[in-house]
Amino acid sequence: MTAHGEGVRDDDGAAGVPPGSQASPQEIGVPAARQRLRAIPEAAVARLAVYLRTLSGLGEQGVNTVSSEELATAAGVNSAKLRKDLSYLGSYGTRGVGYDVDVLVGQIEQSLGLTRRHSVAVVGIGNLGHALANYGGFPSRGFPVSALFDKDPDLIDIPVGGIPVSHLDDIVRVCTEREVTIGAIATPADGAQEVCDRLVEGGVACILNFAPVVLQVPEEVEVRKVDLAVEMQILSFHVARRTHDAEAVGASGRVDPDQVDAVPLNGARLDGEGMVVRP
Amino acid sequence: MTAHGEGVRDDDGAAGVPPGSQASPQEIGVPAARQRLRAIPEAAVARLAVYLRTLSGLGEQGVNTVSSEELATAAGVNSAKLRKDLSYLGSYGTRGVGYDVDVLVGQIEQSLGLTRRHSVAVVGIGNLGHALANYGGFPSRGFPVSALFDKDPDLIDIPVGGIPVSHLDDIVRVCTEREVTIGAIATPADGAQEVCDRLVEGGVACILNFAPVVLQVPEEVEVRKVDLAVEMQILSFHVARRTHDAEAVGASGRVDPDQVDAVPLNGARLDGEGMVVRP
DNA sequence: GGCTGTGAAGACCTTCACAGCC
DNA sequence: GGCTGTGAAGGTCTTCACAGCC
Repeated sequence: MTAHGEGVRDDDGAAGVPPGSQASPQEIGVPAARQRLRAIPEAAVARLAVYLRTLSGLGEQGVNTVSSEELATAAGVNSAKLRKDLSYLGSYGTRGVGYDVDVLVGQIEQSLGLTRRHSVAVVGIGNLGHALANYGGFPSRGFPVSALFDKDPDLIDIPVGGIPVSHLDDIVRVCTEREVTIGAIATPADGAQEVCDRLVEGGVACILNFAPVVLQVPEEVEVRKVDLAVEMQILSFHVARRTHDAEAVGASGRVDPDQVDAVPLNGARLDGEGMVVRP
Repeated sequence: MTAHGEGVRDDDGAAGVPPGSQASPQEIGVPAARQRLRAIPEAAVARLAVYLRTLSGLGEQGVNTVSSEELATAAGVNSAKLRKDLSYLGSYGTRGVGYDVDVLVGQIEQSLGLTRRHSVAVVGIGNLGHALANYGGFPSRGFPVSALFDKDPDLIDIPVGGIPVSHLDDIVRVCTEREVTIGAIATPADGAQEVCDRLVEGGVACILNFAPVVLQVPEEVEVRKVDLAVEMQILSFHVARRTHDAEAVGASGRVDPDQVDAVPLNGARLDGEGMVVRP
């Protein structure tokens, strides 16, 4: 989302913190923890997850203390941004010294809500669904995949990554039973909205959508979209920009500037197929 | 993504357009096309790709003309933003009428550099690599996957999606020969940097990185990162925020505000394994 | 001396609201 | 009347730069 963007969100302004709450640091009766939680900017949240991984790596290497400069370099951001991000959590550094790795890991985990387990359901057991079901990073850190769904009868009851696949018709029941909080949609585009509706009906509040569609959801449901075609096209844009730059440098003013206006490659359309392709 | 989405980018300020170039609309000798290309904000580029898909869908349904309101709804943004985004391309709408679907498709394709083919290499042929190699959305729209790599001897020369897998050692040669412009890294974290270095050596200018590492690249290389663990953690944050809100509404001030401070779930670390897991 | 935490400044993005055109 | 294109206003995020603490 990378930044990168990142990603394509649509907060619709609701994310804005009321001016008052930031001006008066701590009203009586309203705990600082909650204030803090709401105050962390979206962009910072994404980076905190990256810092967390970097810190975990450092911790395993036996590093106890890290400066903002070191951590920033390792995480690929600049140090001012890192310090600002960490300041949203509170003041857990020591001036002249740096941050204690374990303390910081604990604080970030708490802020991201990682002190709670989040059962994950994966819908669409194609290649991508397999990749998600087997992804080692999830279960090892509080994201156990606890339900799988597909509509293909041949897949039902076959275990993938240790969990048997259920039918799409059972989404509501199974998600409710297993208290699924996060749903990953890895189906083709045409089934995605219906799958999404069932997940929501089954009590799933957060959805990670790999299908190339814009999902319609009630406003209390959070959707994040991972769209590979979009990522490729963004990269394509940068190739084009670079090419222009190179031309400009190589022979400034000489090269036909409008060569880009050449006829389109072909009339094929991209939208269609979604991610799930079974060999 | 999403204002969230954003994805995690790291332009490091270099993307900032020098104040002068925007003030003076069109210097002599510098064609408008290039000015436009550089001027499109990153955030708008990501959305243009979404509009493109939406428009393609409309085109297939036989729709010839669309208003900003209609297209915005279908793409999940508000109409002012959409019009602003489209205005970066030039003025291709008709007041009182709307936009011609085909014209708009053509203009967006041109701006995103989709009038040129981009050969794609996929490195790491695990579940995710398979998903990428078979992804229908790529070849159908100017992103032919033309090279696959893995280090597992058992996979070498086996065709996946019609293309035989090559060894990591051949990345430089094969990418050069096949003029690969985009590389997708779907390896575990520990091999990713080396793979990246070889891709760059093989002339690849844009990299889509699925491995949970921050890649070091020369500044002329563009990297976009897709990090599933980070996406999950961002969703986790929103679950936590929602839970807090619900408590605040349900029994304002009564519920123990620091229940979040409970001990961390376990000491497991997330970083490690990367995406590629073979059953 | 070294490093954190943070106001203030600046860049960037979104939204508003309306002039201009069909 | 309807809709686009766009200055201007308003937010949000990033960067700067330095006070404050060890």
